[in-house]
Amino acid sequence: MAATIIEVAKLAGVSPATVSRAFGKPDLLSERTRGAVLAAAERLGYTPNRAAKGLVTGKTGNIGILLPDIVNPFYPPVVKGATDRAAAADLSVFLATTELDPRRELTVAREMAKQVDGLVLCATELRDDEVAELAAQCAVVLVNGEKPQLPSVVVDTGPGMLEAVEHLAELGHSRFDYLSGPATSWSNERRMSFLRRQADRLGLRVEVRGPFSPSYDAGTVAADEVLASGASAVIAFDDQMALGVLSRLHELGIDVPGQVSVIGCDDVLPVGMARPALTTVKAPCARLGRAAVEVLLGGATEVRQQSYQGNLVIRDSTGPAVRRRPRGHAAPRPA
Amino acid sequence: MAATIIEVAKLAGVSPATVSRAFGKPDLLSERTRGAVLAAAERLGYTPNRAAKGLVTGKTGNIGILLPDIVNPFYPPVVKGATDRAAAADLSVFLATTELDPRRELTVAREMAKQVDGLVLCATELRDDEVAELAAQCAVVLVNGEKPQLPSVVVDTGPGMLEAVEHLAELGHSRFDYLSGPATSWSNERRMSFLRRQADRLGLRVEVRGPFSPSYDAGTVAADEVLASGASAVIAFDDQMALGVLSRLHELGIDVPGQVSVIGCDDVLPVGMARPALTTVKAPCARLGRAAVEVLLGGATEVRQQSYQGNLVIRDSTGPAVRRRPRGHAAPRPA
DNA sequence: TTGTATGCGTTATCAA
DNA sequence: TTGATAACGCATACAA
Repeated sequence: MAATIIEVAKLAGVSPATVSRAFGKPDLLSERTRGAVLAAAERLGYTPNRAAKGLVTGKTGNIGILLPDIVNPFYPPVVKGATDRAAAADLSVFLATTELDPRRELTVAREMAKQVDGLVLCATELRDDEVAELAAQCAVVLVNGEKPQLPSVVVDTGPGMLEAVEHLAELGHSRFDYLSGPATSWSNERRMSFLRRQADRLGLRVEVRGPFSPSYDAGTVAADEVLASGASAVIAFDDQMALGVLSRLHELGIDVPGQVSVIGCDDVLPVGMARPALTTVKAPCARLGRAAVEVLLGGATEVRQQSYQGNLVIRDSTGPAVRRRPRGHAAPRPA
Repeated sequence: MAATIIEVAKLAGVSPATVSRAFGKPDLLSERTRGAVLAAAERLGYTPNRAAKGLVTGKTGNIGILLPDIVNPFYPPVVKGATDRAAAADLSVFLATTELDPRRELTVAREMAKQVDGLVLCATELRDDEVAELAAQCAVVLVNGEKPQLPSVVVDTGPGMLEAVEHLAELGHSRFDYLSGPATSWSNERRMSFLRRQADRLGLRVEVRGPFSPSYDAGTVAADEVLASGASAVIAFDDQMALGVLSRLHELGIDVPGQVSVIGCDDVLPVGMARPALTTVKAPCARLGRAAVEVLLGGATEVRQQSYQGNLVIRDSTGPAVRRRPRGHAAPRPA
């Protein structure tokens, strides 16, 4: 159906090799022949077949992006950043999701690795050796992850988390809960350790609850735990969870931020529309995707890790601390 | 780097053709040789090269999905539906976005068409002849679109819109505004004509404003127009716009639904968290994606159009009508 | 049931 | 500056 290099060659009165050069190495051709070839190609609607080209060159012109769940609002901006950058470099992009199943992730990743020049692994749950196996087949870059010998692009939650804890301290909170994301999550791990360090430094007490799945529903469940714990503030792994918390607290008639302060993470949903508008730590998602592809383009050998800083966006879900007592306890708790 | 059919053949002591058959047509082989081949392949970490296979079979094992903007929350569920179904059929999926640029859409679509067996075109702005050109190269299915001779999968906004208008009528509204989406949008066109018909039938008056881009920001602008028009209710093209409207009205101190009722479309964001919770017409996005891929798998020749029905989800942003006067007018308007 | 030979569309090597 | 030819990794028609 589609025209091949041969038909174009025939029409232009040149050899197939010349047609190939007209597209691949135009400077090697005289202006005249190049013009003739391009005209013939145009008439036939010819464009090079990438698969065939890839077979001989060893480069596919494709990259792959593998992520846990495209419905998680964190990822669409990442994908956008990646596809935009890829398109600019004339790369096609494969997208696949792991559906949070590590076994499936390996299968899919292996399959992809054979068809692409580079692979973007987001929040991977693969083991070091599994990722190494993939890296032997094609360039690999990690997004929000870290593996020996491999380049990665991450959001640096440090500064944002610091701001968040300082914000709570200024509001007079002496302790808060952290709602943990998936246990296997590198981001969660980092966030947690940062939070602990900063809380220590500022003399606050943190308690970690969870792990929870990063979802609205998990947030509604977590809210009850927070209430029972008696914490006057809570930081959630992501905005979806934070929204769930808000929803449950509202349902229970708990005033936010009057009785409990809530902080989310990512600022990727229109959380300003929440009731109340959600204070959150913004993540530069689109940059992540763009940078990841750039690492792939650059051969992935220079910088080991690139990080992009998030920052606290203060809205209406955080306010001055009040002394509360845990739910279900009759006696007030000593401070 | 990666093992080929030849090396496996050597190791297994068979011909390359036999190795090929072990993967493609296992029943043609004796159990013994098949086992030997598979074992050898396993040892070498061999899996068939899809590009090479595609070159000879004419089937790539890939499908492509082309959509305006992955950050528009309508699309991630569609993509999820599509990738899930594709994965089940052992297809890889290319993703590309048009960034709402019709010229770019054609380029990208052409590029994709060469590398895939089937193409899912979402809300395409391509002309009939351009899509026909693509359809000559590979199977094509439209999502939320309609072209001569081509299969399509759409959300049937009819019933939902009917419910919405009935809902407004019951609440005593005698007129409402519709905030139009992009002028080129097939969905918008359908929605608008349905709304007009139902409004006529129920004796309400509609006024169409816009077109607007399907975004939060556009909604904030549109809100002022609605206010100036004096309508007591407004239906927005999508939830993002509706949230923008809500935000602007809140900023202006206009009570929703006390003074103005607001209805969105899609129910894809956690709009229940909006202030107030948004009444909206739910769209079955994930089904759309799944069905689209299924059409591609089925050869795309049976049913011309498949539609999935949305329905109204009533929350808190709609309420009884009050008589208002347009902003900036001194005199009350006659009913 | 298995092996041999050919071709898919392209680029790269070498010669002209 | 251009052409002929050999791969690239695989599936298939045909032969055995």
